[in-house]
Amino acid sequence: MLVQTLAQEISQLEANLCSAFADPTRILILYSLNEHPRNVTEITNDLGSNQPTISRHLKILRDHGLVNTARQGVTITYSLADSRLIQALDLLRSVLHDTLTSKANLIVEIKS
Amino acid sequence: MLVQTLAQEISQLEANLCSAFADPTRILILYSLNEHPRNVTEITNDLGSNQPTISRHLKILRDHGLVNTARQGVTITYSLADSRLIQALDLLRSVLHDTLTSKANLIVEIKS
DNA sequence: TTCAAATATGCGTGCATACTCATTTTAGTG
DNA sequence: CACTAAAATGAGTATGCACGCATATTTGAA
Repeated sequence: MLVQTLAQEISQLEANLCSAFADPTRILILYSLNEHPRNVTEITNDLGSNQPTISRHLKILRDHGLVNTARQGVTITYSLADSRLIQALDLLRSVLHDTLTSKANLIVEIKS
Repeated sequence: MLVQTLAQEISQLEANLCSAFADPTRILILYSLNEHPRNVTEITNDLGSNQPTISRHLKILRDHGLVNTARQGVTITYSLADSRLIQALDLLRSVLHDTLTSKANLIVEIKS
C-alpha cells in the first residue's frame, strides 16, 4: 500500500539523518559549532584530530544539510544549520544520563 | 586533559545511541512501539519483514536500553523505554521536513 | 606565474553491520 | 515425554564506513 511505502521512505530518510550522528567525532563537531562558527583548521585544533579526517566528517555533515558553509578567502567557516539538532542530541543525552544512573543504582542494590 | 577525554567518552556513548537509530527498520519499530506495546510476531507482521531480522533489531534496541521486555508465557512483549526517544526522532523529522521543503523551493526558484 | 596556506579527495585496509537461510532454544499443552 | 508456537542465534556473504597516508584542488599574494 502507498502509506506503508511512504512510512518506509520517511524512516529511511530519518535513518540516514541519524547515521550522520552515529560518530563521536561528528557529535563533537556539532557541539563545537553550536558554541560558534569555526573554520576547518579551528575545528581540527579544537578536537585534536587531523585535517583530512575532520574534512571528511564535515563533508558528511554538509551532505546531510546539518551544517552551512561560508567561504572567506581561503578559509571556509562552518556553522550549525539548525539548533534543533542540538536539542535532539541533548534529549538523547538526557536519556543516556538516566539510563546510566539507573544502571548505577542497580549495582548499588545488588551489592547491598 | 581530563575534561577533553570526558567529552570524548560522552560523545562516544551518544554516537553509540545514535547508531541504534541509524536503521529504518529500527525507527519503524520504535514508532510502532510508541503506539502501544507489541510482541515480536505482531511487530513482524506490522512491518512486513521476517522474524529473524526483527528479532535481531530488537536485540540491538534492547542492548541500547531503548525498549523494555515483558514475557507472558511464550510471547515477549516489547515496549518503548522512554518517550523522549520519540521526541528526539520527531525533532529530527521536523528538521528533515524543513530541509526538504527548502530544497523544493529552490527547485521552483531555479525553474522560474 | 610561482608560491604558500587552507581545504578536499583517491586509495587501500580493516572493522562493523545487515541480510538470508537454517537451526536452536524456550515455554506451554496434551 | 512429545509436539507446537514464539523468539533467538549461528554461519556465510555482501556492503558500507572510518581511518591513515599521500596527493590534489582552491584561493590569495608576491
